[in-house]
Amino acid sequence: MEKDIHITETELEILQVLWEKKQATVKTVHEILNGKRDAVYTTTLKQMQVMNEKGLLKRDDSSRQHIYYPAVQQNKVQKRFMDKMMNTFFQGSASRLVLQALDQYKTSPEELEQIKLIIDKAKNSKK
Amino acid sequence: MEKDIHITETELEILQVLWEKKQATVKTVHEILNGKRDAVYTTTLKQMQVMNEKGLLKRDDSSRQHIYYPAVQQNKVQKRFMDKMMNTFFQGSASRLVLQALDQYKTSPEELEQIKLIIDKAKNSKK
DNA sequence: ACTAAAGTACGATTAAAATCGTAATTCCAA
DNA sequence: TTGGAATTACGATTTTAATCGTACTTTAGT
Repeated sequence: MEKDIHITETELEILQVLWEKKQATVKTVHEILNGKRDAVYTTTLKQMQVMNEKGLLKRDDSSRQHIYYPAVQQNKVQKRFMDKMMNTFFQGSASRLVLQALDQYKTSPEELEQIKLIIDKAKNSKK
Repeated sequence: MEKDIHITETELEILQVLWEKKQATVKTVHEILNGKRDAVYTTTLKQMQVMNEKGLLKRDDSSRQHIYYPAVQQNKVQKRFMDKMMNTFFQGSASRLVLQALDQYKTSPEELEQIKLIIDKAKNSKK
């Protein structure tokens, strides 16, 4: 399954689109990406083909417009990135990460409350 | 930080060492890195030279063994990576990030308490 | 059937990153 | 003072990623 396929920056952007939309044609992905970046259609196409070969995407090519799906779980990839982040910047300390996150992103009082609930839940499950 | 220098994976690893040690020779960095990866000495050397030119590192070459320093702040780089993470995986929601972090990393009750304190502090400063 | 359009396939090229070998330099110890 | 060990300099090569042009394929409309 997903051993240790290296995921590049642009691959991650494409995955991001597919995770959100569950599935999409090259055209759709390209249009969304083109809002931010600026690339030629066949570049996106090629990239998705490569990702398909690499095992990052699946596709249904039974009809004219191929339909692409993510073949890796967002969760798993997320974990990998989190791990790197944790090691590189936070010495594996969750509280440091949280401190940084709260500092860096404005968070509504409601959200802060919600986070406290999450923490309490974590504490209980620890017993 | 100076514009938008792209930082590659291995560059990040080298920075990581220098952030921690404040300064180091190529030899030192190489030895530490070689614990994990596996590369030839001159590769590390070259990499650090390139990083110096790119403005990621500074160095004191007044004596034989050049001494390298980080030229970018860990904080700033951290922020950039956090932003990407946030956008890619958490839709900019701090609580989702926290949820994930607590789920993914075992966190002691003491640390959880500490996080709650951080939150309260954030709440107050918001008023 | 024929053609235009909307796709996909795929190779070639460029760009960026990483690796490595070898030459040049500096310093120290004999 | 000389030779060798420890370094840095640097160019060449290899590897990986990204880009793009062009050819081929399929389909729908006429």
